[in-house]
Amino acid sequence: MTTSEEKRQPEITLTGCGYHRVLELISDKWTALVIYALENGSVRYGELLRKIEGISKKMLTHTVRKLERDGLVHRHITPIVPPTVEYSLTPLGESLLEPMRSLRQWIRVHDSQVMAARVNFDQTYNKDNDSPNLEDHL
Amino acid sequence: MTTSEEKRQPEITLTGCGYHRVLELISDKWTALVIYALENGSVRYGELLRKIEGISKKMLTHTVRKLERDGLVHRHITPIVPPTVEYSLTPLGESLLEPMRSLRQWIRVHDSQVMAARVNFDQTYNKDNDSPNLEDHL
DNA sequence: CGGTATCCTAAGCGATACTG
DNA sequence: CAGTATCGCTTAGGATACCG
Repeated sequence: MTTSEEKRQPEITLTGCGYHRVLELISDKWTALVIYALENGSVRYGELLRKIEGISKKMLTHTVRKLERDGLVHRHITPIVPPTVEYSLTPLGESLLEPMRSLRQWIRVHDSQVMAARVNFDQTYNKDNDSPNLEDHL
Repeated sequence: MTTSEEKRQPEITLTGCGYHRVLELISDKWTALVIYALENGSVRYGELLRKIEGISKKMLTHTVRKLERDGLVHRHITPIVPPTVEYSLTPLGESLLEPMRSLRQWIRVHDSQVMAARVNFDQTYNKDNDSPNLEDHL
């Protein structure tokens, strides 16, 4: 019955698409920033909190926990009082730096083109005003 | 006053981190899937809808519009009735494929390590039960 | 110091119905 | 065929306070 004119079922699924699966690891609001902060070696919790602008304790903890669960980040506790907690990339996490850097390189090269495309798009399909603030969500 | 013991301001910002800025382009739920669907050439709206499992018209439209606004996807309308709309990657969009493919390659190689890390994490910090369903959000 | 707990809002997303 | 419009849910995320 499915011989000649087979109904084609969807070929692309969330769980089957490699693009989507990596992005799940690194695409919430703060994950990329934390990885960036750990690129040059281990950093303490409080330091991360100060280095990453705008992050709250809640979100920092949430983000490093998720990274730890996925095996990308290691958490090292020195059990003194008060406690010292160092975070660092695991070898697995470091192996992800290379593909991530090529992404970053892409935006460095093409950022202006993206910006230009946005301005052009917003002008073409004019957002029903003539003196809008073009900066999106800054 | 900020000579010797300068208070160090945050070094890492959402708008300053290249990692974060690229991810903004490609990291919502369906964007990666749409790019994947367009990797081999232009595809019609209805085809995308059928090829990508679970996507709704609303989200497909939303996703391709965002991609178009960012200059990654081109929208070509053939004004007949009923209309035909083809979507394809722009040169800018195609240039993004290379770094994205290296990300995808990474997950292909390291997926099992991530999965193993998760199982290990969940067992170590046991989620207060002994027969949990380990599959997260499938 | 390095976190949790709680509450609350805003955004993302899905379902359904309607349209040129 | 290729979309909008509307509604409502569910989650991500922010603010604040408390804890070992």
